[in-house]
Amino acid sequence: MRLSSSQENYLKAIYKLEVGDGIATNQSLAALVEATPASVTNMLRKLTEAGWVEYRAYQGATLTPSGRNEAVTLVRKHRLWEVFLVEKLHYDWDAVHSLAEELEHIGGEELINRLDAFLEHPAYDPHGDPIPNAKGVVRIRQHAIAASEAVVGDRFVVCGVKDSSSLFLRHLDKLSICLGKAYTLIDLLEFDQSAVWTEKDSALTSVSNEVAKNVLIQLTDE
Amino acid sequence: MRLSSSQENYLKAIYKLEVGDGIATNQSLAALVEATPASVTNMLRKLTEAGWVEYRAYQGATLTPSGRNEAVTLVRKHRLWEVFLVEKLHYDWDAVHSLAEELEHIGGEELINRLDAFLEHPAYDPHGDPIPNAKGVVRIRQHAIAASEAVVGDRFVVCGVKDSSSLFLRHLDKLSICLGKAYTLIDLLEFDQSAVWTEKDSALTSVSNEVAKNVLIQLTDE
DNA sequence: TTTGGTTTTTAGCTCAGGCTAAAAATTTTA
DNA sequence: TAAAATTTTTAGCCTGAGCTAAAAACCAAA
Repeated sequence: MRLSSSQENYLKAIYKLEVGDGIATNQSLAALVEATPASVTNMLRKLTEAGWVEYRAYQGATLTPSGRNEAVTLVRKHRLWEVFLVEKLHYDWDAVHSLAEELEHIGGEELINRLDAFLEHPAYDPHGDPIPNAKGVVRIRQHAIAASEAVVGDRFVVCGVKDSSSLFLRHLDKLSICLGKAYTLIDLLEFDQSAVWTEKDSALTSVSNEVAKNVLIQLTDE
Repeated sequence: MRLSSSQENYLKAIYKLEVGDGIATNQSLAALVEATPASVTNMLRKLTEAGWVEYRAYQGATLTPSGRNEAVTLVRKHRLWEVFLVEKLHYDWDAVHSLAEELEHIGGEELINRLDAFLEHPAYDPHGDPIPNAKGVVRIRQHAIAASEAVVGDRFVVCGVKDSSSLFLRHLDKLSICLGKAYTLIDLLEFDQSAVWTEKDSALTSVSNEVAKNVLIQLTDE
């Protein structure tokens, strides 16, 4: 039994919530799939009958093993298409989400494995999020912390973002912050928690706390 | 007003019929979009109201200029994705149709123009069919004739197929016939109209009339 | 030109996946 | 712990895109 695009979006949404907060409530799902809570109830009933979701009234939803499998594959498809769009078609990193959202519903395992091979098995997508492998194993990003956790003197490399909205990503572009860049935190201003970063002792970048909280970094040796 | 996948399929079907026989009857459309004639009537009414199709009851359908435009873009998308699947993902030429059928509904002009550039503006798809350019201009394949038209002594290059069903394409694979190969027609057997081709005086290939009728060739200088 | 066959249309139904409004269940707060 | 607030579910409706069966229109041949 093949899933519809809509059903796939529900599975992905439940997966996201499970990975994050823990519990997929009716309302949080409604927000993610952009539908009303009533529609969510409806769909959850169907997905439960079909064996993708575990769900009892008023209790929230969890994925069955096959549901989780499906969701991880979708994440894999989404992120591989994002790599394709950025690396091969030269899209900006803030412009690929919605296209990948469409592309991820196309075809099956074969297509995505061929795409994976064509892209030479990338480990991360353009926002630094890890790409699950063909077996559905998600490699965990090692030692990543929010940039807001760093203390003065820390050296680090930008390795991801928490917020991957177009708005935030374009803001990072304006600050010339991108994945892979190395910085040293040279000052933390008490007044507004904003930080001053320097890129190998050259240009200074002033980073608000709000931004720092949404940038993921890996600390590097002194 | 954005077209649904289903509506796009109708436009493509009408376009195909217009390019071929000339008239898109209710029944021929039904066959192409795999629906009943009743459903076709229904959809044609909607597409007419929306200005994509010209249509009066019992008279068959024709595309308006914007409908034709849309249809040509779809053909362009379809064929470019086929090139991508064969050249980059190494799919066999008989396996790409249905995937391209899904992919052609994704995204808009920008995506397809970027894909076109990435593929270096291919002129033909893997079956030898010409790819319309970004302005919707379809370059006509020059001097292509069916292989069944050739006479003994003719030298030619295979440049396309009339039937691009998986079954026929795999049959060509078995005969090692592929686009770009050069042959000489060395015999035509009166008994069953089958032909004998030779590839630069080496291997002989025996080609039934049924096959020759569906292979397109360009005659080359003696 | 009337009759029979084909094609198209109409009428009314189904299913997926939404929606709103109201009822029921749960949770929070006084 | 009872009342208030919130969340979830139910009930009933809508739209898109299909379907079948029957009616209407068209075509062709006697």
